[in-house]
Amino acid sequence: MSTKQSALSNTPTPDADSKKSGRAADFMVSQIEGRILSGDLKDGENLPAERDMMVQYGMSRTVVREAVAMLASKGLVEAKPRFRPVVKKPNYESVVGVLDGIVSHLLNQQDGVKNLHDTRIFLEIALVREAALNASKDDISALREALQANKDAINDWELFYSTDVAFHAVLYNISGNPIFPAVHKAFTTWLAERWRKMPRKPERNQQSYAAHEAVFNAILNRDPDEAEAKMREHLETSWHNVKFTFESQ
Amino acid sequence: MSTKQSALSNTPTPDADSKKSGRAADFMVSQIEGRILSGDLKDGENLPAERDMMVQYGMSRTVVREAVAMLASKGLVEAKPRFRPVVKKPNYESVVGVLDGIVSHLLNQQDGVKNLHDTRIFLEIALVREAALNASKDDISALREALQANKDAINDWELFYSTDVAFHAVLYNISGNPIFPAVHKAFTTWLAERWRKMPRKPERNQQSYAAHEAVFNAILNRDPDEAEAKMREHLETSWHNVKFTFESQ
DNA sequence: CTGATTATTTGGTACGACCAAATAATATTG
DNA sequence: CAATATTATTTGGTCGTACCAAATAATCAG
Repeated sequence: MSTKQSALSNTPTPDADSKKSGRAADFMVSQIEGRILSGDLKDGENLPAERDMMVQYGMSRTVVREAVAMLASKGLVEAKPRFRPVVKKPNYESVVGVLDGIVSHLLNQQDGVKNLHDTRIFLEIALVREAALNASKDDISALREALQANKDAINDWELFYSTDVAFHAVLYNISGNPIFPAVHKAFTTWLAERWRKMPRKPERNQQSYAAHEAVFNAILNRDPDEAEAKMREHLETSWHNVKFTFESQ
Repeated sequence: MSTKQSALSNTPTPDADSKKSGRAADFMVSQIEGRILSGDLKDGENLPAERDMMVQYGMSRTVVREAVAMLASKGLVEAKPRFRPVVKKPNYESVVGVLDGIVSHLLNQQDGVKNLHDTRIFLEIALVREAALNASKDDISALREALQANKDAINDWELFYSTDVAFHAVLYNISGNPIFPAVHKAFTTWLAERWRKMPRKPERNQQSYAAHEAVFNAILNRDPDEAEAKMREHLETSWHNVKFTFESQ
């Protein structure tokens, strides 16, 4: 199809098929969305160059760029500065990226960090209760391994941090619901910078590890109340440290 | 200031003040962001027309439009088809709007709705436990009123639905953490259409109300285990209905 | 073959123009 | 004069061309 359209009309493809009701960009977005979801465009693949897409879809570069921006804001493609947009099949983790912009504002509001951390405490307490009641043998093993790794890293600040995160991550995995790991990623992403700037006192690691161990033992003993209590104590201590770091700067 | 700049340079405001490092659109976004957060641009107010902003910021319409699109994708402004962009000070509820695009895809994936509903069950169980242990007198009152409203609406399908949602909403409010009501809004927004299309059997309302009453009584008796059990039963029944509606279409 | 020079590609930006729909302003008519 | 029809004006959406800057590819000089 030549589609050598004249410059008379501003509707670029009067020959076009479907009933593109609204804006041209919306139409193009839905087209590409469809091709992503149908698997025609696979994850990791990249979209054509903007100048190619404008002939493909018979639209101006303006529209193409707007469409790509919309897809990016939906998390369906990743538009890096100088490269072709990369297709990202939506998953639960992508949510974190999409939210990043607005959450950064919310965190700077009054009690922003506190609200998020309170939510984390609330969730993790519920998670350990669930774990104490329903953790499988495999879950227990995973927990035990994570705990051991945490113990071994007790003198290495960076490593301890990552094993700490990993230990908590196991709790988020137990349910098998993929939403929870994504939530965990969100918490770590948005709270990490606050944790990082905490003063590095060695006894902190000792204290954290002991708490992890206590939580683990409670789960092992199938004691949800004890697990809850230990986790609450652990996380509230953590919060006090974060808060202290904040206020004293 | 006339700023009748020549067409020689493509940098529109060489006179410009700050160190606009990256893309022009990014700079403009951060400018407006600042004015929103500082209160200079109040919530509900609308931005100038695009053609005004381009002279205000000394940038082309292309950039202005891109900046507005970026702000919209961050949930800081609401850009309706034919009107000026409306400033929206970011709050926890806006998150729902920002996520809407991607979540609709996730819900259509394998187990998408189930995962979301499982999360809801998990959260609400934790909430009723918390309520049973810590609900204040005011919380109990609010719960009682919501329960009564629910009872009164038992023969009106639409009204029952809204009072049902309202009853659960009270649970999300108890903590005082503004994140929870936002989460509740998210659940209702994304699960509502599934609920709506459920067959309208009158005995369903009876059943739901009875469950609400049981949960309320457990909270009143400060019995977290009982509250949890009743809530779990209630929500799993609800899930089975949703699932049934799905599979049989 | 290596290193320097020169296209080519590609996203970012700028203008200027036109459309379509809505609104405001004005003119026309009963 | 009021009601209606007509004509600007405003405003977001789209188009097309042109240029920049950085990166990559291709080519040429030594």
